[in-house]
Amino acid sequence: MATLSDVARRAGVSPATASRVINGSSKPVTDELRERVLAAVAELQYVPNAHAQLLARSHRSAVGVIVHDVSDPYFAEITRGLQRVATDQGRLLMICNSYRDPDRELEYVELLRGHQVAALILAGSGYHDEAFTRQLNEKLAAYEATGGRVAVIGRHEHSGDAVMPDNRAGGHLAGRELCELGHRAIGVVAGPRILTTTTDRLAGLKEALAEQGRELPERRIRYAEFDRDGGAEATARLLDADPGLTAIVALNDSMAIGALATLRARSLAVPQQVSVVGFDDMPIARDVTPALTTVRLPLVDMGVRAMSLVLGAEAPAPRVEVLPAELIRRDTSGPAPEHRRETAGSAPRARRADAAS
Amino acid sequence: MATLSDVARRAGVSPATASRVINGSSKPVTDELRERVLAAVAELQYVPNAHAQLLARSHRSAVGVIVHDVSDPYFAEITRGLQRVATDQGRLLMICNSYRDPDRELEYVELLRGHQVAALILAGSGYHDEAFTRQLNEKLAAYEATGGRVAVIGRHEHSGDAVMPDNRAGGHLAGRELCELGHRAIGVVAGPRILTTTTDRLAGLKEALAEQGRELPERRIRYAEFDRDGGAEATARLLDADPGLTAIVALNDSMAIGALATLRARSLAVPQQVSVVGFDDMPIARDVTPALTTVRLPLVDMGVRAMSLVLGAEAPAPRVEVLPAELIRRDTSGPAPEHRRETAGSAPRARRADAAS
DNA sequence: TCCCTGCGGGAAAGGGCTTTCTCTGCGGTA
DNA sequence: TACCGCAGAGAAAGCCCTTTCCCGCAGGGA
Repeated sequence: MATLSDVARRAGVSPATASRVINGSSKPVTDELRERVLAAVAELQYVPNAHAQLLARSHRSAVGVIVHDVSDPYFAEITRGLQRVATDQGRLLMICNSYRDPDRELEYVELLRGHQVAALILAGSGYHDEAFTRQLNEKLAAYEATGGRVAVIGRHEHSGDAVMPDNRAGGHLAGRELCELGHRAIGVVAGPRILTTTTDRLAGLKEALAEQGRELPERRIRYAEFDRDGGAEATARLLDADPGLTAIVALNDSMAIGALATLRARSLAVPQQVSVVGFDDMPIARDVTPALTTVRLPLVDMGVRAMSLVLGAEAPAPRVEVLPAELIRRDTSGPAPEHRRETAGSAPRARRADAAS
Repeated sequence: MATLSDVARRAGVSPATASRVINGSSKPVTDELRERVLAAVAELQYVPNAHAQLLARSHRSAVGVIVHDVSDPYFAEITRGLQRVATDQGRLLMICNSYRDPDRELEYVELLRGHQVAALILAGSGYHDEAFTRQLNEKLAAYEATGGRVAVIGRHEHSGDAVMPDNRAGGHLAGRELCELGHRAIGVVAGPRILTTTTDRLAGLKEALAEQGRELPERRIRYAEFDRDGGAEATARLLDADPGLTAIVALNDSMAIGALATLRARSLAVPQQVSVVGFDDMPIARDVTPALTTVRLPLVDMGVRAMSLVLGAEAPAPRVEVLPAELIRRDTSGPAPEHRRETAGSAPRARRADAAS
């Protein structure tokens, strides 16, 4: 690989001058030398060694991001928001997938710290795991002590800046909607128990039911992986145990899609026999058939805000931005079967018009 | 940030010894010193500066990857394959999204070169753009001249190692299937004209029709963005121009999903009135309703092979691995309406059993 | 007793770049 | 004419590590 001094030698100047030309330094260089340097760069196909540059400038610019999985639409949307702000500010993003493995998360904090990132953003559910949380906080604190900025998205455990989707309120919305539609036998397809997102959404749901004087027994909840197959499997278990269910809440849209697959395989009509409500409103939700009723979270905005927090001015006190959830009614939810008669006279709810572009 | 010499000082050893302990060097260090160093590391929360390390070891290990968009399922799957091999070999991946912008692609080649990656993988369609292709090849050649390894996935333009999905054969499969089902009025929802993937798939399709003595007139093709909204929009234009279409081939699954949305919005029954065939077989294809008939590409395997090529032994001649496409029959394709009568007696094709987990 | 060997440790030389500091030579002022 | 100031270029000091080379010392063989 050609180095800066190769370029300098070829241009007949000192490395200092070459560096100044290449980086557009404020220090003036005569046009003649400038051209000689640029010519040498082109001839040698010179590209500066990024590591050497990063080492020499003490200036840290990149931002580290740890998510569960960028290819999961939930994180893809968040990442889109992060990118937008980062690109505007000329920051490079280093994105790491933890695949929901706490140890890997810890490793990535170190890795990114080692790469001298200016800030660190952790997105995705926290864990009910004291030991892990303590370890993570120690690492983050150490990082912050050296001037690093940290923000989390959707995690309680960190004491600094945070962007929090209102999972609990979202769960509440889903619960209330189904209650109002007359559902009494509601099953829940939940993500892993150890995730705070699962328990938060579940708590809101329980709260909504409690307000109607009902409760959500543990046998009506099935925990599985937060993905399509987990949803399909949990739904099957739920139906096996309790064939009389008239509604299913899936704690994210991927699971909801799995739930729909299982219902279809069992020839249960949605929403006539069983209603389904998802969570997150990922883009595909409007394209499944029937289109998925779900709780929308402002995912892109969450990313935008987190990045803004971390790149903006430092605040004296930690800032927590809570972003509201919103119920999106589509076609997988309807009145409970025993209520169908009463409501049959009224026109079916119009389908949302977003199916065609 | 604590540095290695801070650690050394605190442990009362030289930086050399500290380095040896931290990196598990083969050179022996007495247990006493080793412990002192490890204690100092823990106390100072020391993390080595990755840039300094990378600079000091001349050894290059990371691999650079340029894709159009990791969150697009097509690339997500490929990336999964890349990751698998890379992780096995302890390589770090640097993944960059070009968002189908040729200039950005060029920039990323430089960026990754600057980051001293050991190899470079470009995935995703090439462009019909001489100037760009030449520039890209120059940059890649310069990189290879300094010992870098390069492989491309699904691109013709590069002369080195390549993994090529058989797009043409895939297009042929889709065309033949529809012909055999009796379709004559076939419309195509195509991606951008400038992408070689679009023209390859289209060429196969035309070839299949030609074998039946038919042709695919340009008015039956609509070019749009390679995503859901592009598919919805192109389908609408296609139907407006030619309401008698009985089949639509979408050149990727995202577009197919958009096509289904438009058909649904226009109350055209799939597959009774219009058949739809997609391309790629992304995971969601089996979960839309009706489940999508599509041409499967071995995406994960493509990633695995590309990474293996690039990390394996260097070959004297460029290797090109062509991976076959396969038709996956699901529920969006059926006999053309005018043929329905003839085939009505036969049992409907069984649905694939993959809907439930 | 002397020399050689080998082990454990440190000194120091990079690795490629940025940036401060220093130097030269010129034009302008007193 | 002597001096000052400044523009433009280079020398050199880092940035933080890794790794080679070298040194001192203890043990073993002659």
